[in-house]
Amino acid sequence: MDSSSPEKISGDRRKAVQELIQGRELANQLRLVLGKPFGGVDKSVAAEDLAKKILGSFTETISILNRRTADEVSDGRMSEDSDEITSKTSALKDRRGCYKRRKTSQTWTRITPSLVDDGYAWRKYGQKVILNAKHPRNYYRCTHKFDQSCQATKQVQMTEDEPAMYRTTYHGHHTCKNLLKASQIILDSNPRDSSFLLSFGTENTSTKSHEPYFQPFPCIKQEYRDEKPCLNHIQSSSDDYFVPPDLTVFESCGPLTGSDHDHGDVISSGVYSCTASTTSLDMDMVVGAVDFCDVFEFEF
DNA sequence: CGAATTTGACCACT
DNA sequence: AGTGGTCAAATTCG
Repeated sequence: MDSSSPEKISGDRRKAVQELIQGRELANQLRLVLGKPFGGVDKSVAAEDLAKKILGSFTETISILNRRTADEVSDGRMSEDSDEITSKTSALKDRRGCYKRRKTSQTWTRITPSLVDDGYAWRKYGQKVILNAKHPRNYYRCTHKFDQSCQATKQVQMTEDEPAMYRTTYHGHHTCKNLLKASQIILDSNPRDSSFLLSFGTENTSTKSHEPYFQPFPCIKQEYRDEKPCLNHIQSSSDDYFVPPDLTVFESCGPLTGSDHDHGDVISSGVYSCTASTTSLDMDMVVGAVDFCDVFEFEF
């Protein structure tokens, strides 16, 4: 297969240019932010966020250019005019080169009895019948994938359990700024049973990330967001999280699955259950995930 | 009419 | 070669 076809090179070049333009705009924003005489925490948070995005743009550009170079080397040639006019007719259905290599990004999975809202805007981009599974798997990406280079994705699939549960697997984390603060848990078919499972881990345990990792509560589409209680607002040292007020019992319900148990009392990965209740209990819960981000302390 | 979803095709990965 | 993830044209929705 000719992986460095004109169509691919042209597409890669366009992507690389887009990434660089975006990086330049972000750098300008960063300059403006840093130019402000005051700003305190907001200023440093905004600056860090912009820096992260700029780095992301550069990383993506390098990745695109590296890919192209590797292709050219493997083909034993170095194309001069890579942006030649492409064959419009064949390009219509020819998507060679338009797919990104799958990343071995960190993932975490949540199983819920109903579709719930994690406060982010998702766009469905695919659905797939999975072998030996009764229900198809749905693929979502962040709505701000293109305007804010947010790489977060998730997959949602109904399990074959009885009653049916929804398994949501998150890939990557949000870098966009459009967290809908009215985040809520919504119950669709089974409003009395709102227990859920949350587990998290990495696909590649040999590498560690220090990126924000823990996203307590999930998502559904806007049309589901009506009949919900307001959520408690919990502040961690790095970000804001929303927790449903009804959640009163957290307990470990499975063996820890992470590989970092030997780091003192750090719990880097585990399985917890959370049961909804209408009564309020005095209870503390501490989840440590220091290897990935901050320590979260939920107090009810 | 723009945004979101559906769906078949393409491609990466094993 | 089989399977699952992503793309993008077509279609639907608001």
